[in-house]
Amino acid sequence: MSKGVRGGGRPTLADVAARAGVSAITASRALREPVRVSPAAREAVERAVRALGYERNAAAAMLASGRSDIVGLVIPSVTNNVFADVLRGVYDALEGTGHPVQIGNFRYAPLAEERLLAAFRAQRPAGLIVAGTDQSPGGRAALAAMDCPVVQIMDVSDDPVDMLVGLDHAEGAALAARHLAERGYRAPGILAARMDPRTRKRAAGFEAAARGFDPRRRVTTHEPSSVQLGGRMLADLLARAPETDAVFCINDDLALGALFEAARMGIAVPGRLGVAGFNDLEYSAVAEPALTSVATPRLEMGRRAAEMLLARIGGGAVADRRVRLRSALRPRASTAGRSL
Amino acid sequence: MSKGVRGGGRPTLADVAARAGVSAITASRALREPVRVSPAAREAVERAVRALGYERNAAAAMLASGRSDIVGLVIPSVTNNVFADVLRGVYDALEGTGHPVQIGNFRYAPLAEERLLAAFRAQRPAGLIVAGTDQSPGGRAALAAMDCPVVQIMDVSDDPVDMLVGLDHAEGAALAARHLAERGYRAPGILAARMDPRTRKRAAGFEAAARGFDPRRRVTTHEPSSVQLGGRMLADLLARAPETDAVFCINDDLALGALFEAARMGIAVPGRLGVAGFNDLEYSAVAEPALTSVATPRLEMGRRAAEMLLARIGGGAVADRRVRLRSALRPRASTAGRSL
DNA sequence: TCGCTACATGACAGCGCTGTCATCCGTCAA
DNA sequence: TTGACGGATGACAGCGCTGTCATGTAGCGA
Repeated sequence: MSKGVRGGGRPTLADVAARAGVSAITASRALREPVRVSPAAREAVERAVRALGYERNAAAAMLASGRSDIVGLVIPSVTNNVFADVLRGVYDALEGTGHPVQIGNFRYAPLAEERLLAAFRAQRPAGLIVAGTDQSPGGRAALAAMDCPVVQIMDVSDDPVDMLVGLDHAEGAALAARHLAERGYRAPGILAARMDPRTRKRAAGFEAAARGFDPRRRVTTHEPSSVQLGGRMLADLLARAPETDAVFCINDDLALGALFEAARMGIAVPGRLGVAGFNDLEYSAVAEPALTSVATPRLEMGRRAAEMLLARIGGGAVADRRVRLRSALRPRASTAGRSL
Repeated sequence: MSKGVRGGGRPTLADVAARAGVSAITASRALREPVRVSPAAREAVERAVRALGYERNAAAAMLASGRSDIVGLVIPSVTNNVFADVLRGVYDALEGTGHPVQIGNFRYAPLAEERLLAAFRAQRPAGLIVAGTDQSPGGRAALAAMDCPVVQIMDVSDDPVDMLVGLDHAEGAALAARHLAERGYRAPGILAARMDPRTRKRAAGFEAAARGFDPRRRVTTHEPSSVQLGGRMLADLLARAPETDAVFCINDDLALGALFEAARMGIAVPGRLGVAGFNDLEYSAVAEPALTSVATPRLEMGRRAAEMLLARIGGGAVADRRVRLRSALRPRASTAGRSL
């Protein structure tokens, strides 16, 4: 068998142990559970590790213990700003804990999600964070059978598989709906793209809470959201329902596109048209006019989820297995009110 | 030892082999190198795999063979749009190949990068994609000692560690500089944030190629780029050098911020101020005014890098180990020319 | 002084797979 | 008919680590 190594092979734990004058087990313990080893042994092992440049063989550890350190993250998109922030939160919490993060990207395809979960299962991850609470039955079964703590994120649910750090999208969208009404907009419309479950909930939440909503002022598509798409959809909406005096976009990219399109068409925002978005991305506060949006705690969601995993991996109990984070309206110039 | 498994343990390759009526080795070969096994045996193994729901134990395979299937991706940021696109390209190419992607995020910290590389080394990855050609000496040594194909991306270099798919940032920025001059802008300035090596090259490339550049019109910061920052920096620039009639921003986020700020200040773009960005993000083409930018083939860079890895992992040779991708100017309304 | 507990340490085996080498069988040329 | 050959298959051992259980040692009260 090849050693798979240039230059004589990497040092093994046995080498470390020999050099430290202890047994392999003690060396192993010194690295994993230092408190269970005498200070002298611990120090000798640490010295040997440094001297030899020892690196633990994750595969061997995984095989022997039946678990890996990997934290899996299953998300529908890696290019979406929203998940980028979640991801950062996860990395923040996992930094320095020795848990590598492995990202599975299923591109909004339920089958791909099931395949991914199977792949993760084979890795015996230490924990799993999955976006959404709307897994297919197969996906849900795979999650339930997973031999590790699991946190579902992004959405709320009545029966999470294990733990949950979510957000009520309908409630957040309702905030925007009420805000538009308060500011005197009487004929609100909605732009919704990429109809995933969370998008749908936002749309439904908005429509239910909006005063004077008319389904004629609803423009939807399954295309993924983009700034460009926001512009096209606004043009559509205004062509179909010229009386529209405000528009809620199910995310800020669409809203930014709507803002640009309004400028192109010479439509005054907020005087003739109010525009509100969702997520409160970085640019929203500094757009011109500044974009009203519903802020979502994405970073915190990722961080909390990772922290809950860590607690459970460490053997602890998690007091609150279902965390519902709150979204908050950020009223800005783009919905300052009609000027007619 | 615990089996680490609920409900009776996962089936092993031995179980599959027994059910298929062959030896474990034959089963292993049937799954990894089907051509070297008789059709009958192959089919029997495949049937047994399906019947038992067998999943290969990656850890055991890794331990026995000394390699894993993991493709590592080492990038400085997971929230940056630019890397998001690269990432998507990588996933595109790796889809269905059975190579999981593991992302290491070093937050622009050289020490963290070295730690990451050490961690990857311990995983015996099948291949590695790393952003940048400017690793610290330690990082570079770690890469050279890596027992797998390595592709450096994002930047060009005279001596890549192994393979390279890069982009000449100075050249791209020079495109913008010449374009501004052609459009009649005579007093160009520059906004540069997050001074990483690629940012620096863009800035230097722009300044070298710009006609009439004056260092007084250079605003830099180490803060990470953001739309908000772009606005602040433009305000700075104009306060310090009111004669500035065009500004090159080292990325589109800064440029978008500059666009918003100009609108806020009542400065006409492009008549009084030309604005150009870099990367040509999705929103740039549909901003109002549409933003001139230098398009960079981020998706392709990720895809090509992953494809080169796959070729080498498959034992093939890679004809062109150094790929230099081209950037292209996208002239748009934001630099249509002065109106004075 | 003895025996008990608590802690530190070690021997052993085995996790599930794959590399090496040996064996087997059928086919073909001599 | 024989021997050589190549493709298919299998036995074996071991990758490096950790769980289990056994052993050794110090410290303490009785």
